[in-house]
Amino acid sequence: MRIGEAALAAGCQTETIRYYERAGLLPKAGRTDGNYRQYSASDIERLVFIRHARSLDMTLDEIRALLDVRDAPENNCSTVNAVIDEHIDHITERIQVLEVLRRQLQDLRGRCQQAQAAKDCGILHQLGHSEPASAPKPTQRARTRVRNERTARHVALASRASRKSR
Amino acid sequence: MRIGEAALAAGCQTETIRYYERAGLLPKAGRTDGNYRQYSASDIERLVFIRHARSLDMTLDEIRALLDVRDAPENNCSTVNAVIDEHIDHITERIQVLEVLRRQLQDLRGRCQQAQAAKDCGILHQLGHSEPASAPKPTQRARTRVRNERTARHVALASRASRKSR
DNA sequence: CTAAACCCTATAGTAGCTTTAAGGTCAAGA
DNA sequence: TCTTGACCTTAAAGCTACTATAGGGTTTAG
Repeated sequence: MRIGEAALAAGCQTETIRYYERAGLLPKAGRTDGNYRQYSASDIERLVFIRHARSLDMTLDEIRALLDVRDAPENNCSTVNAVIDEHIDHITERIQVLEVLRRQLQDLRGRCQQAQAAKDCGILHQLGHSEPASAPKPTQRARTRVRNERTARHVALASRASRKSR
Repeated sequence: MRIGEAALAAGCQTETIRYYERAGLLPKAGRTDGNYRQYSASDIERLVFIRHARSLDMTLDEIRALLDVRDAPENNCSTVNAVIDEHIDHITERIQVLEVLRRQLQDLRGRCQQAQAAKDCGILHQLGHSEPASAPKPTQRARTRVRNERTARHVALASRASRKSR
């Protein structure tokens, strides 16, 4: 099985597979005479495992931890539970932060009901001084997460945009 | 006011302010004889505006749009409403995706109740074949967003880690 | 024999910063 | 006066998890 077929089976791009190989999640693939990568059924299983974990939004580091356990079938799997539990916690926390954000934004939005001169816009005023809306200043931790999570959206938007242009 | 004081006033790092200047959100700062950047009260206001918007998780592009309106006080502010409304939509969508993810993860977590041999672990098995948990495969769009959002967490963890080592 | 479809490597780009390296400026204290 | 240390400067690299691009080589169908 060559890389294109493997990508199809796993629902990802060929370049992503090469990336996983470079990142050490997949072993260096065997090669044909023409230097094409070759994949066995168990290689595909490993790749599918990774993609499933990614579809649950786990990081490559978390997946590495799961793969390590998977690679040692007699060992104890308690790490697995820990990884999943922590991952659930992260997501839960993130949902809470987003809900606070949404409330703040809705409050902010309420300050300008119709199109008017910018100098009279309640939203611009509110952003200009003191705290935005009635919001308690987000903690440093929350803020960091939010800021970075947002990085996400850019990337998402960027990739959506580039998809469009394909 | 020099850059350090400005950073303190806005609750960010000095390097972040330089970054905003490079990114064109802040005008090129004036300089002292010793080539230090100098900030006026209105420069600080602009910076605070940016930071407030960022604390609401807006992108620099969205903020640029708000600043443009702010810079033309007689112009119509309807762009502002549009930016905020769209931003609220993004966040709402993201919350929904995360809630689906959380349900999937909780389902997955239920498949292994105690530490056991890795080869018997229900979580590893589930990740290994077919679809994870009972989850409908996330749409391409959702998946992209999620994957990228997660990028975020790495960054968050990274910056938390580096904070620790300071 | 050639064109299309596939594969290869290496490099750069994405958002919004943060970190690092290698310095220059300036005020206070010995 | 000299130096220590706190502050500032620029430029470049790093972070995640890819994706895209450039510039090639291989294989296979017609």
